[in-house]
Amino acid sequence: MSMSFYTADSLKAELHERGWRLTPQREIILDIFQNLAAGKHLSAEELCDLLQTEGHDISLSTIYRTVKLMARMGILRELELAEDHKHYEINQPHHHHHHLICVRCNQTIEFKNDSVLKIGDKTSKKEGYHLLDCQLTIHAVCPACQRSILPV
Amino acid sequence: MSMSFYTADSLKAELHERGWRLTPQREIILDIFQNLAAGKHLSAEELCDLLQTEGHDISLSTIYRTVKLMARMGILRELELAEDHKHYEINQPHHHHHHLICVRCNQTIEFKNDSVLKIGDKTSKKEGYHLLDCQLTIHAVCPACQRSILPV
DNA sequence: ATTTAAAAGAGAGTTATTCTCAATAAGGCT
DNA sequence: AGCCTTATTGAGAATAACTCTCTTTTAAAT
Ligand SMILES: [Mn+2]
Ligand SMILES: [Mn+2]
Ligand SMILES: [Zn+2]
Ligand SMILES: [Zn+2]
Repeated sequence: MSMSFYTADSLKAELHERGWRLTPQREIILDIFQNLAAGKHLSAEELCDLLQTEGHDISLSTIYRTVKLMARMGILRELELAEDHKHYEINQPHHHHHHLICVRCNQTIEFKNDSVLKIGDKTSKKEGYHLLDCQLTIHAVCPACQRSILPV
Repeated sequence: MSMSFYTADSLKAELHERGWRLTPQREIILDIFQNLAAGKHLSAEELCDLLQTEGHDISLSTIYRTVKLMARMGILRELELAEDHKHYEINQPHHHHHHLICVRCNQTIEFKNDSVLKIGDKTSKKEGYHLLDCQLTIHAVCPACQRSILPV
């Protein structure tokens, strides 16, 4: 979890470090995530739609490639909030938080807890791993779903 | 995270509570997970193979249905250890642990931490959620993969 | 300006997982 | 012990998220 806020220049620097390039597409996608309201999470499809409403036609292929790249760089967090597709959000230490998810309706609540990141730091350091992200995921059944008697 | 160890009878009881049935397939699959070596995680395909070597022909459909059912009941934990398929392990409070995963080679290290479950309990209780599972997942790059210069 | 290779776009391909539906069997009841 | 209801299984088809392939474009080093 290296940087906290990326400018076009700092993203460019990190990409160049690895022999990669800064493209308009990457810059635009990063910008979307940095300006996303707190608590919002985007799937690849949702990101594609949002880009289109803002007048940016970026192909789904590029979107999938970019979010994966940024997750592997530690810039985005990859979240398993739903059954069949991933969600992404920006990864910024000072907004570091966790997710409480209802396994039936997927309603998600974010919460903060300072000790979790400490545990992640300590554990990865101890094993010699380079930390990218550290997330506590709570799977549970929300009050509304507890009341309903639907299957599982 | 209700029970710690299931017998055929206690599984039957929990199923019947919801109008469901105890089948030989469910009993056998639960048995596999309860006797799995610590640190082992099974995908649906791996579980299918393992069942076959033990002389049990259970269809893939049933396997997928059963692990999902048991995860939603809180009996199994659903883990995202690899990119393209899920893994499962038994969910027992006294063996409660977490995972440090290399995002490049998927090597996984298990570790324990008592405070994490407390955070999960407190948070879900506060929101009125019924806790099923609570897992801290650390995404990182292992020492070996840090040395290699391969793409992402 | 030229060159080189990384990246984008379009669409085909892959595959884990789910769905459908006919056949089976769990468990309640008598 | 047999009957009945309906949850569950098994087989294979269907789905859809995601990846791959290949051509074209373009970032950026020289
Ligand atoms: Mn979030
Ligand atoms: Mn484990
Ligand atoms: Zn719910
Ligand atoms: Zn590795």
